[in-house]
Amino acid sequence: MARLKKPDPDAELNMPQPALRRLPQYFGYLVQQQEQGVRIISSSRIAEDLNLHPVQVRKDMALTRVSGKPRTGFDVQALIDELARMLDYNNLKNAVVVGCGHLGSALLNYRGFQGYGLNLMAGFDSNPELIGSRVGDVPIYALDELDSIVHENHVQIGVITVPRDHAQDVCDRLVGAGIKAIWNFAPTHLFVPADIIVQNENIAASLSVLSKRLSDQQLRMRSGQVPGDDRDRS
Amino acid sequence: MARLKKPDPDAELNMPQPALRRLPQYFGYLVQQQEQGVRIISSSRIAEDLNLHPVQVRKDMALTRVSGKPRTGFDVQALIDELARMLDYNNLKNAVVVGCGHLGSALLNYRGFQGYGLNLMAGFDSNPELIGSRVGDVPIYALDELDSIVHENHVQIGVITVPRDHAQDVCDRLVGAGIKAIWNFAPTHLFVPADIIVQNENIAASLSVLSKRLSDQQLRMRSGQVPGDDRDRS
DNA sequence: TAGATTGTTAATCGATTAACAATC
DNA sequence: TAGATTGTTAATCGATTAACAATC
Repeated sequence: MARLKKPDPDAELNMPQPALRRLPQYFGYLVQQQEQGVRIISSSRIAEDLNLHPVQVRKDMALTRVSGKPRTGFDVQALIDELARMLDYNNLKNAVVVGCGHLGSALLNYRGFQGYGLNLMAGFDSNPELIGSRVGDVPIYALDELDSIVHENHVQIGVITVPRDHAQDVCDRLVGAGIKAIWNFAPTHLFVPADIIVQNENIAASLSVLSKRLSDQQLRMRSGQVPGDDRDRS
Repeated sequence: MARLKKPDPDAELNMPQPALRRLPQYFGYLVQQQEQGVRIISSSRIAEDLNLHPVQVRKDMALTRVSGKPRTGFDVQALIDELARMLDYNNLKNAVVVGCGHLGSALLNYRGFQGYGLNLMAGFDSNPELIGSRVGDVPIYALDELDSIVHENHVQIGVITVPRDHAQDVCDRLVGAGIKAIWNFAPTHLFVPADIIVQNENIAASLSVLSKRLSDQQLRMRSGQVPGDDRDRS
């Protein structure tokens, strides 16, 4: 049984945003390592595989309150359990997906979200052919039924996968139905009341970062310099 | 014609990563504003709509070298042009998509990438029914043809949208074919040579941030506090 | 024991915010 | 002119990295 250091719930609530983004990375990586039979792992090994600084890994691991053992490393299972608890993966949150085209279907077909605490329990679409059918085992409804489904199932999260021009409209309906948070995959900026949380998937931003890293590297190569260090800052 | 300040190519190469991630956000927002007829915009207006700090917006705008006019604001068209140039949206980069399931199809069907400098010019899949067909006007090939297509078209970017278990294998083949950068949508960590750029879409990380923001807000609500400020740190 | 690894404090680095001058 | 907005320097804040002690 891995030991935990004295709890500090404050640190957990005030988690630095960059650290918070790394935790799921560690989680996925550790699960993979575990599947391959790894039971103990060192911070330097994690750092190397994930292109991070070893000290940063240890600092992040300190957030989990799991103690590593000098000379051996960290207990993989203990880290996985703690990360899951911190990220609230054990409390399934109900969510609905609005827009069941290719992207919405991809999300509905991906069973992995359950492992990350998300339960996609209904889809919505305006296409009459889809309404009443199922996508990846999830039933598809007409938008008329949004309010009742959201209320009956205490749905907290709405996922928007409709085309850009309908996104704000869908967003307004989700907010009207009482949703608390929106995961937006539409390439547009949404306007919401102050108490509603919006997380933009912003695929273009990610692409731009990739594109810029590529351009910059090529510039450096051409000017005969070494390729920049490859630490992951995504 | 909007004035540009004296060029500083160095600042552009050493762009802070957080700023780089905000630029495409500005770009998308400004394009939308322009479509609605907005020609001049103030930093405070941008800041308000995007949940950023006005000074930060001005600092970011300074990176574009576009000068604003006191009392009026910035020329929307000039900002759009400069952002497009900085983000290299005008040089179309060829890319291939490996894995033409729901997610791959969603990407291939999305025409918007052209506006962000990305040309998805071929898809690859192992499904014989797909091979030889088209998805969103893009031809689908067997993986055997990866090398020749990549070489003939100087493809620099590979997009991975295959299931987790095949991602590393596909990655190796892309690298072998001479690709320089990988945009990875598979929920797994890829191991690549040092000179290859990997950008993980990491949908679980994004979901975790959303989930944590929601949990934290609800904790604060229950303990009778004000909902935290909603500045966008995504 | 010696040596490898963790864990923590201090130093550095970098980004954000504040303050205020410049400008139209 | 007065006032609103930009632009820049300085201060603050926060995250990363370095240094080194603690531990097995």
